[in-house]
Amino acid sequence: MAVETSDKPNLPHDFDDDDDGPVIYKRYSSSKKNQLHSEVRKSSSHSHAGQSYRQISDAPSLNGQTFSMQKGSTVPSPKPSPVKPSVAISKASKSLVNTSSTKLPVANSKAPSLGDKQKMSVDVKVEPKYIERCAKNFVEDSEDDEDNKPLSFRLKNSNHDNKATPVVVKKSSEDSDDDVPLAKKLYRNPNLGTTSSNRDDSDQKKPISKIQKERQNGAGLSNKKDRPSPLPAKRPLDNSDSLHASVKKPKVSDPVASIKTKPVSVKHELKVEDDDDDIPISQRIKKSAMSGDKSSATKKLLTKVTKVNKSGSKPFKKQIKKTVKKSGSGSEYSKSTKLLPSSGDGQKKWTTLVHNGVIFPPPYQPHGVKMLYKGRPVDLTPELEEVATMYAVMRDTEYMQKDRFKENFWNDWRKLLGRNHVIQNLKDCDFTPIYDWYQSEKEKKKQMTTEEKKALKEEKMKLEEKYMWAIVDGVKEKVGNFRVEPPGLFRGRGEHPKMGKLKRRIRPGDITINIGKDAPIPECPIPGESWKEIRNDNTVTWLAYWSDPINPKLFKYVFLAASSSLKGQSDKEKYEKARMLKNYIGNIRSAYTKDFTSKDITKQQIAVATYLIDKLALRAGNEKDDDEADTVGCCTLKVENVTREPPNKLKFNFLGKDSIKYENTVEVELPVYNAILKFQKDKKPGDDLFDQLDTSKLNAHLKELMPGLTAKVFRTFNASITLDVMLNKETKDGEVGEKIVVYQHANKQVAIICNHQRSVSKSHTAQMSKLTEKIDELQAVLKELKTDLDRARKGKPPSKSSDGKRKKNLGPEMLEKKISQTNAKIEKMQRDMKTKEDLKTVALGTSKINYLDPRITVAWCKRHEVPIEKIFNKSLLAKFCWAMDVDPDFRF
DNA sequence: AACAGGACTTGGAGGGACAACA
DNA sequence: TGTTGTCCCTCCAAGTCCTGTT
Repeated sequence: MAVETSDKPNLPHDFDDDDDGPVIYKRYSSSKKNQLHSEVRKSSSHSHAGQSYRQISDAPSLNGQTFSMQKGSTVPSPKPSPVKPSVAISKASKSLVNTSSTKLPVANSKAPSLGDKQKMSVDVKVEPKYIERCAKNFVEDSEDDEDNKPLSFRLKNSNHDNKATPVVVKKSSEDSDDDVPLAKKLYRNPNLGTTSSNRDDSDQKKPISKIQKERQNGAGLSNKKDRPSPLPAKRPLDNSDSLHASVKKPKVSDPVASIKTKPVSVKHELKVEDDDDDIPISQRIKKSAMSGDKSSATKKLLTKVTKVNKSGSKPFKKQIKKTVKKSGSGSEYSKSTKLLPSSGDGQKKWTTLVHNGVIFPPPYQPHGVKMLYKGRPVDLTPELEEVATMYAVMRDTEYMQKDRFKENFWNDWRKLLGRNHVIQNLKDCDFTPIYDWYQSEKEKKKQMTTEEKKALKEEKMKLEEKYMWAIVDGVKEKVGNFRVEPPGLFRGRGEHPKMGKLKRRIRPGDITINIGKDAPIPECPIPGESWKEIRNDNTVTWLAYWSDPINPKLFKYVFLAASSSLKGQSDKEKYEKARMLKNYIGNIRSAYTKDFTSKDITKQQIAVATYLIDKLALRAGNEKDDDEADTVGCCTLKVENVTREPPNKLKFNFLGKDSIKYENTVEVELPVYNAILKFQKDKKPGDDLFDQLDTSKLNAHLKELMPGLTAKVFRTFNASITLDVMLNKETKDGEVGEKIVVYQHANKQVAIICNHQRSVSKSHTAQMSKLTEKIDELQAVLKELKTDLDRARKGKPPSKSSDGKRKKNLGPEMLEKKISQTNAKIEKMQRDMKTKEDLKTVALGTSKINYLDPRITVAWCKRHEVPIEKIFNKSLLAKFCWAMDVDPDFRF
């Protein structure tokens, strides 16, 4: 489907020519159908059509604010420009995809430049020359070793204490299981980075076409699949026979070379970065086909990095020696061949930008319900009542158990009350009347009829419609968060020192608007007030921002929605960077392994930190201020967070992002163990484990190993490669349902690696006991059936049922059948229970949204005829529209 | 080099809508 | 038809990392 054309690309206010349906879906909707197994889809997707867009409304809405979301429409845009296509599609892929690729709905993932909006929506044709170019750029790779698997994943094969015990976190949880960290569910092996590269040159010298053909026949995949993955003791540091050994390896600092060729060695220690032994065969083949992909994202990446290096990153050794002290912490329809600006670098992100600003929560509506002070009703001004109500409605939350919360609230509220107010302390305040009022409002809302709810929803929608969309370079895009945050009490996570503080109301005077020069300035929705500032900065993607009232150093931004091409583009770049790491990981691992014993303490710390980030998918760990919750990441680990368990185990125990507990005991290589011992020596429990290190030093080092590499790339890499490997290893022929189970299993492993946790649902225990009860009932039935079977075999009538009634006289065969049915039922329920228990603390969504390259999923769906809707919901489909036309052979 | 500021991604909780079940 | 459980979406907090200034 091509982008629709428009007569009015830049509508100041009313770009809601509603009838077309939501923009994002429109982009690829028509083709989506063909694209992914339309036959299967029929059965698959449950009523998207009938599914109304949800509306969320705040119960009695303290501030009167309600939310809604709805469909909108595409801004018809001018003619689509022909996309310079760029696909090297194998025959196999063509047969699978191309049925639809004449009308590719989304960006061709192999387009030479990323993410042009047009590309996301325009017909794509394959340009043969481009294929050639791709083939040239990327020499076929050889070999697959295990380097490209996440460390943690590799460990699987080993004899680990693989207690798949669920975890728990924050919330005090009832059962002991809960105390087992997510991370523990994965077995980890100390043999990290010790995979040998058993080169398999078989593919190296074959022409791409041949390889592709073989792949069609499953050669590439099965080859890999069938081969066991040994975990030999050491991974060679060098593979001088690499295919690329003869290829000139430009330095990163050579921009031209960097761009023109595959990214290669940056440092001599990494001699053959571009050796491919860490890439599975299939992957390597893919590489050539995927070069379009890479050529765009990677180029940008390289350009970016080159700049960095040029501008002065000295060799890391020099850099770190000195530092000992820890630091504190286009035109509408630009012709589509043009390379889109990438994120960062102060580059242009858009050419024209039109939007309507933001919507404010409605002013506070006083309810007049009086709270009590020392048992007596108190008159409050609307302003004071508003704040009192914020507090009253939090009665049922855990915050009410926290003194810090109450104290902070009181301090802020007292300022508003003034010295001479009758209310002199919080202890004597009784907010019950307000709480009760709130509950009854909530109840009223619940009791509303469907019609009433619908009407309310529509009303809200009307109000919000115009804020929901922006026009970016002539394309209508959804705005992510156009609602200004309402006032409230700050709900920091963990032991946040500022919890309970009053988050004041944001006014137009707080808000800076960013908009295209020629676009009309959004009308300020509050009469008599005006915006703080209007900017026309096209190097950023935000539409508006204001200072966070809780921490004025921070900003709150209004961005485009995840489905926008701007976001899609950077998403794609992120995954391309992670894929690039695959080519470097072998050498990176060799390099840090070497440094485990370095005499240079900084070097040694960097090596161990990188190892932990790689192996355990830890976050980088920036320094934090005192007015933030006390959480840590890798660089900020304290001595007390790591306990040594001889001979070579480390026990990690700390609070990570969002104060989520990370608890994991893991075997490490002996040199790492010894290094940790050294880092802990003569330090107090609260001292920094890595005292020579911070994230900027670590990232500076990583950048020397691979262009653009930072700590977080390891998380993306490890997550995506895990999914890719597991899917390809475990998917068997069979029912769609079974394949989905495989996917979920892989997804779960990723969630465990990333320590994505959720609190156990309130009803979990009840649900479990219900299931247990049912199983018990079935067991009783089974027992009875067995008795009856015995009797029937002896020619006796069945026993009487528990209520004394006489049962039907069934023959042994019938009874046997019943027994096996009951057994099956019991087994299924037990399985369900296990899954439920297993996943009660694991959140699968986060990794799907942020860490798993959607192309892995889409390609897998295509290969295995699984409807993509079974894996991605509507939002994810929209967010990942750029990945939808991926080649079925795509491997991460 | 250190620091501050700025921009963007990642993350879990909460609660509504809807499907499944009794 | 009412209840329960799951899924989905929004909200906004909390990270990461880059850039500019001193």
